Amino acid sequence: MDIGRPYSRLLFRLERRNRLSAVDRQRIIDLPLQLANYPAECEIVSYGYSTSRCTLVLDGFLYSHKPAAGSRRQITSFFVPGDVVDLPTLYLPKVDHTVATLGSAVLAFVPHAALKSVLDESSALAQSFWRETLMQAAIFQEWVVNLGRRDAFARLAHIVCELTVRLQSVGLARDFSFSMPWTQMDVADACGISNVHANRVIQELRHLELVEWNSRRLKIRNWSALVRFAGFNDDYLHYDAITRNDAASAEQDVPESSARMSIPSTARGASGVIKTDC
Amino acid sequence: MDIGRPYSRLLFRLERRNRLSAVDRQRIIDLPLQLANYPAECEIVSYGYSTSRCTLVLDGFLYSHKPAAGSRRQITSFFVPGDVVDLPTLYLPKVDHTVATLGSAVLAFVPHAALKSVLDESSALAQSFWRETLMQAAIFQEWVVNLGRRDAFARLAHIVCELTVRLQSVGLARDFSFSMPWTQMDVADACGISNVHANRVIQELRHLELVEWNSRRLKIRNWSALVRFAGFNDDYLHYDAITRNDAASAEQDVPESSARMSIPSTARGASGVIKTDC
DNA sequence: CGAGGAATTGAAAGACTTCAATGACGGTGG
DNA sequence: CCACCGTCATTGAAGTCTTTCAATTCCTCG
Repeated sequence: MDIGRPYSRLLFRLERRNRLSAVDRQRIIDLPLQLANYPAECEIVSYGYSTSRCTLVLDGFLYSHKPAAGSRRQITSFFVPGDVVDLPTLYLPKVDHTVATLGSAVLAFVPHAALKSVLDESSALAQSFWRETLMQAAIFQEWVVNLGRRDAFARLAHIVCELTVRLQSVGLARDFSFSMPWTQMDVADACGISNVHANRVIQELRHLELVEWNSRRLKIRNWSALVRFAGFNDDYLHYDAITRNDAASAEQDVPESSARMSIPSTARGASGVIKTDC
Repeated sequence: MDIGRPYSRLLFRLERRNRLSAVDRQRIIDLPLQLANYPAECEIVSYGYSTSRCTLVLDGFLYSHKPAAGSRRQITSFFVPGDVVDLPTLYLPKVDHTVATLGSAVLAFVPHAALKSVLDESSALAQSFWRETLMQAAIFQEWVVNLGRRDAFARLAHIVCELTVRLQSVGLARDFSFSMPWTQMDVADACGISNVHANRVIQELRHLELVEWNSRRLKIRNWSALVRFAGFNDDYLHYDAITRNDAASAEQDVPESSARMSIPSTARGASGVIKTDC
C-alpha cells in the first residue's frame, strides 16, 4: 500500500487500457484528495441522500447494499483497494444505495467539482473514468447471474473467486490468501441466503478443502477446483487487455488466464435454439 | 413511434436532465443511423465477440442474457424502445453477454467511430451517454436485490413494475397495458426460477387480480397493489429529475410519484445497527 | 469474569425444482 | 381442409434446497 501517494493507485487503474498523456497524468496527480481513516461499519454514502464527492479506497473494504422488504438487505457489491466508489453520483445526484466500510478502511475523497472540471478538460480522462463505471456495471450483471442461476454453494464460491481476482489485480492476495472482515451475516446478505445457511455453505467449502476460512481470514486451498465449483469465468471483469507493461510498472500480479471456463455456445440456453435467419 | 426521425427518441433520452446545446443536438441528428427490421429471437451481439456499433431500439424489445452452468441462462435486462444498447462496447471491446430480440424489432445501428468522434468533441454529450450507462448499472443493481431478496412472486411483480414505468417514460403503456413477446421460459430466465414455477407465479398474479396476462399481452389491473406486492420503488430508475418541460415536449407520461415505498431507515438491516461514531 | 455479538447445530416448515404427462395453439404440408 | 408437428402452457406429485425457529457454544472485548 502506497498511501503516501494515493493517486498512484488511481493512475494505475485508469491506465488499464489506455496510456494517459503526461498532461492527463498530472491532472490526476493534482486532484485534491482528502484522506480519512474510517472504523468498521461506517456509512460513507447513505440511501436517498446526495453527495458532493467520490471515494477512492486506499486500504480495507467497502460494500454497498440496498434495503429490501422486512428489515432484510442485499449486498450488491464489494469494493477493494484501488476501487473508485460512487462515480455514479457525479451524474446521478440521488444515491439509490448505501455504501459502508466492512472493516476499518483508509479512504480518499475527491470533490465532485474538481473531478468534473478535470473530466470536462480531458475526454481521455472522462473515457477512463467512464470505463471504470462500465466495469462496475459488468460486475453487477454477473451478480445477477450469480444470484439467479447458481445455488448457494456456487454463489459463495463465485464471490470468493471474484474477490481473489480483483485483489490480485491490484497486487494483493498474491498467495491466494487475504483477510476479509465480513461476518457470516454479511456473507448471507451478499449471497441472498439466510445467515444459518451461509454458515453451512462455508462449512461445506471448508470440508471440500476448497478454502480455509478461519476468523475472517480466507485462504484458497484449491483455486482451480474452486473456479470449477463456482462456474467462475473472469471475462466479465474485463482485465484481459491490461498490458504487461502496465502490469509490470505497477508490480501487478494478474493471474495469467486465471479462470477460463468453456461456455457452451448454445444460443438460447435452456429454452431452445436461435433461429439463424437474422 | 416516430421511426421516420429515429434520433428524436435518442435526443429525448439524452436530455432527461441536461438540455443539450443546439450544436450538440445537431451532432446527434447528424449521426449516421442504419435502420433494420429484425424478426424474433435474433442475436444482435454475441457473447465473446466484439462489435463496432451500438444499437438503438426504435420499436420492440431486446433482452440480454448470460449463460450459466448446465445449459441454463439468466436474462440480465430487458430493453424497451428508446434504449441504447451496448454502449459498454464502446470502451470494453469484448462483449460478456448476448443481446437478442424478444419479438420482432426495429433497430438503428450507430457505428462506434461516429459516436466516439462526437463524444470526443462534446463533453456534454459524453456526459449524457455516460449517464445512460449509469442508469443501466442502477437497474442491474436493483436486479441483484430482486433476485437476492425477493421471492418468486415479488420478483416477477417487480420486473413487471419496472417494465411498465420504463415504457411509460417513453410514452408507451399509458393505459397500463402492453404486449410483451416473452414466453414463460423467458420469464423464468429473468426471475431466476424454473419455467414450471414461472407458470404458477403468473397464475397467482392473475388470481390476485394484479395483472391480466393473456397470450403475451399484459394489463395491470391494480397498479398500487402490484407495487406494494413487489416492494417496487422507482428511485433506482433515476427519472425523478426529468423536467416537466421535457416531458411535455415529448408527450411523455411519467406517472407522478408512481411508486414510492417507505423504506425502513434501519441502517444495517437484518444484522444490526450502524455505529454512529464515524 | 461477564456481556454480547458471532458462529454453530438440530429439527421442522416452506419455497422451489424436477420429472412426467397432458392440453392448447399455430403453422405446414399433403 | 385436415392431420401432423413442434412449441408453449398447464398440472400433479415427489424430491431438493433453503428458511425459520430455537438453542447452544465460541470468541472477543471491556
